[in-house]
Amino acid sequence: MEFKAYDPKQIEPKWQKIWADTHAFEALDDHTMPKFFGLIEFPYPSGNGLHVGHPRSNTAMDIIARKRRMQGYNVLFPIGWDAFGLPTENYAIKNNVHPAIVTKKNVDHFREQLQKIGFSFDYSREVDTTDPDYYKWTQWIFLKLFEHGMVFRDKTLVNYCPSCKVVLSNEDSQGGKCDICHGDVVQLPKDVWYLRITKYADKLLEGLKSVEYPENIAQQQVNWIGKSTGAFVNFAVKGTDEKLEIYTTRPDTLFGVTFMVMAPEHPMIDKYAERIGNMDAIRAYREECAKKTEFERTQLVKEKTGLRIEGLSGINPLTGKEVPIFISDYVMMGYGTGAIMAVPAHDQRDWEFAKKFGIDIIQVIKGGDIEKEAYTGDGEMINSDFLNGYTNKKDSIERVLEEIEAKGYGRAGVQYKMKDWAFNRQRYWGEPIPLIHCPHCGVVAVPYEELPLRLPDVDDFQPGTDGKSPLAHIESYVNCTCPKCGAAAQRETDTMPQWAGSSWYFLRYCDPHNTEAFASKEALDYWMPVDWYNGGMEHVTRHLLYSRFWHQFLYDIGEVSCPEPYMKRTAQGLILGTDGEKMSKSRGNVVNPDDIIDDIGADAFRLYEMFMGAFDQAIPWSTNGAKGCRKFLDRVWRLQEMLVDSDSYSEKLMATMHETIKKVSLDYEAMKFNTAIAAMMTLVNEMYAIGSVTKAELKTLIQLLNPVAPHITEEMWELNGFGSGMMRSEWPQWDEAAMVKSEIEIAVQVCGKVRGHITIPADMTKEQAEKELAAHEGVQRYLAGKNVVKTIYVPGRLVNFIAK
RNA sequence: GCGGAUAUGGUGGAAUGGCAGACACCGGGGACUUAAAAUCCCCUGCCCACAAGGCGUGCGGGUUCGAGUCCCGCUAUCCGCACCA
Repeated sequence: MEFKAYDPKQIEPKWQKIWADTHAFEALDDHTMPKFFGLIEFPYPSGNGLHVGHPRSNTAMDIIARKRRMQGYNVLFPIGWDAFGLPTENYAIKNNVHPAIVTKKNVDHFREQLQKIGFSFDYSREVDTTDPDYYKWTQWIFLKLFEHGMVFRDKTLVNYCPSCKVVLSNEDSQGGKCDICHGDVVQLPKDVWYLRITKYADKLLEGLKSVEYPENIAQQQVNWIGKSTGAFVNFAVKGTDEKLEIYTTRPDTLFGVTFMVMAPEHPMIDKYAERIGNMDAIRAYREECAKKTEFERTQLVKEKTGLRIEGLSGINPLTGKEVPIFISDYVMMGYGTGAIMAVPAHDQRDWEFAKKFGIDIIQVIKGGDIEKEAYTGDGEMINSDFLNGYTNKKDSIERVLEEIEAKGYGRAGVQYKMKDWAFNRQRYWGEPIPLIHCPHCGVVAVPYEELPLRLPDVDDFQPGTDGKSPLAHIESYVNCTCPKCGAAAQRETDTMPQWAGSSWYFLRYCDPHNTEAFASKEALDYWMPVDWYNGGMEHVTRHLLYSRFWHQFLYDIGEVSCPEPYMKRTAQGLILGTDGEKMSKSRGNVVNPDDIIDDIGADAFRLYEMFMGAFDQAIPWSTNGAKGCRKFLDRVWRLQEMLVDSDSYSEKLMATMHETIKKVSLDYEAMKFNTAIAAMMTLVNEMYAIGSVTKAELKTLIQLLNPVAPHITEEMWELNGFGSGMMRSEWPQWDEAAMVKSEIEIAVQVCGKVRGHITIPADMTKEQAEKELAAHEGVQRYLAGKNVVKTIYVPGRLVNFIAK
């Protein structure tokens, strides 16, 4: 039989069409089957299209999904579009096209690119966050949050990006840089809608114990939530009825307090402005602080600044001693109570401040040299009244809390670094926030039956210079009647942040066309939770926390029946440019998958994406490496020229076949795709060495390879008449017994150094090995004139003679 | 500063405490060819003319019959957080 050369350009479109025409990858309605819900982060359809980094995650999950189908699972492997967002809106403004049109164009381009790679997505369940039928339910969930007191409005300093003209969450403005345009962020006072994610801080921490996340991902979430345990303590303010509340994690050092510090924004300063002697200087200092960028405040200025607040001093509740109060920007208004008790002997920041301002330093824990730096270690308590003599931090904290609580000076408490989620943006291209401001009733929810609250059509998407959303300028949108009292009212004109639509999309996949609910209870009960979610490390602290928060909330109000949305989370490493740098348009190192596929085919592209290195590590792209993978597929194809008509594995390959099945099966599960592929390459090399391959061997090989290279294997399956429906053919089984070899080669070591190799019966015992191998002439040479004092025999691996 | 990761040939990378460098890329040689491409075969960590041997997994110690792997102490790079009281 003559075989044509391997031609992916012919094979790949052929199978992609067959899969689409036969709806091959649509999830089945049969809810009695075991299910598998595999999820990848739905893409933001940017105008740039895909680069070779994007498909890495998809390919990995596609391999798992395809393997699961062959293992008899009902697989849900969906795709959708996270399509709201600034880049689209900015493009729309610049080119004067409606963002919906831009979005549609980009989505079509993305879909086409993905289809060319041959992912087994269920395209019948596509979701699009900008579709009113979708964002109807985003708004619905928001209203549920509102109804349950999880939404509140506050006037605070917010992170504002002057370039994007938009308020950013803390998460979106890390390091004082805008996450979208990377410009400097400034702090502005503004009315902001918040979601009370902090109420779920403990649940978010607790939930991590019931899911399978890798250590580094779980740890990042733990750090982000930033729970600390400590105490709130009230210091009386001398000459007033006021208590100044502070938060500390070290109440055991209360006897070492020599001063207190308030954040520049602390409200008590204004309240007592009249009794503060140096209010002018304080005002000047506050202005100075406000002018500093976040960058200066956190990165550069480690030198402590501040000044004494004259006329205000605190009273240490335990000692009754008076301590001065300072203002300084090393204390943040946004954490704890915005004021601290300073213990310079045992906190380095307080120590630096005390040195600079000549404040007393009282040591209360023995150890270190507090002349040189603060001592933060453990030790015996001194100068601390009833705490003296305690040597264990835990015990002394317990003891002092007892005292504080008994006397009403304060209480034990916890703090989180995580802040509530700033939830509004002054932009057009987002979900309208379904709230109405009524002069009589206050903030009123848009009635559920009026959802979706559609984005009005406008011509001008430009945000106003007044910091308001473009929607604020559309009177027909803004003006409405209050659903409660019927009075003339105004709509909220801000929209939701991009994270909203992605916080629940996996739920919609379960039942994407439902018009009565975001998904039916039955569909949710069957499909949820997501069994395996793969995505990028960059979404670990934001998207992953936000979506867990929404899901936990929906669980608490009885809308979903599992407390955690994702059972297992994994993350891929970045694919870097050939220069080892992150791929970006500006660096000019972007590799386009279309070009690669055109050159070597989608299967070789997929194969290389998975073969290039450890899945969770960042790796530079190498087009030569990719070509090597094409070479491997050519070799697999040409195996057809050495085919022997036999329904069993040949004796020579028996053990290798079973070993390969085992290795590939287990490595896929562990996302060790590179070694799985290496094992298949080894197998193919052996087939070439033997010079022939049986039908059974070929069948197994292409089944193992199918999840990675689906087109070529489907074609070979058909050519060789292996039957219909390769994608649901039974995944190969391995047999441990078949791997056992009668003879094996082991290493012979003398004093731990390898001195040769010997082939022995595989079942040789230690006693036999000691006797027979020591007598072997190759071994004798190294043992000459020495006594063997000990023999270590590791069956199947080595024998080690310890000789003197 | 805190948290996490990484460090192995010219390159990407393999290796339940048990033969370091699997599998590839690059490079070299050979076969086939009028020639080239493709393909097939061989070589390819370093030192050494060869053999024998020695040296080799960022650095310094340790545990062990045996360490890339475990322990202690460093260094470098990357990622995340960061004056979090």
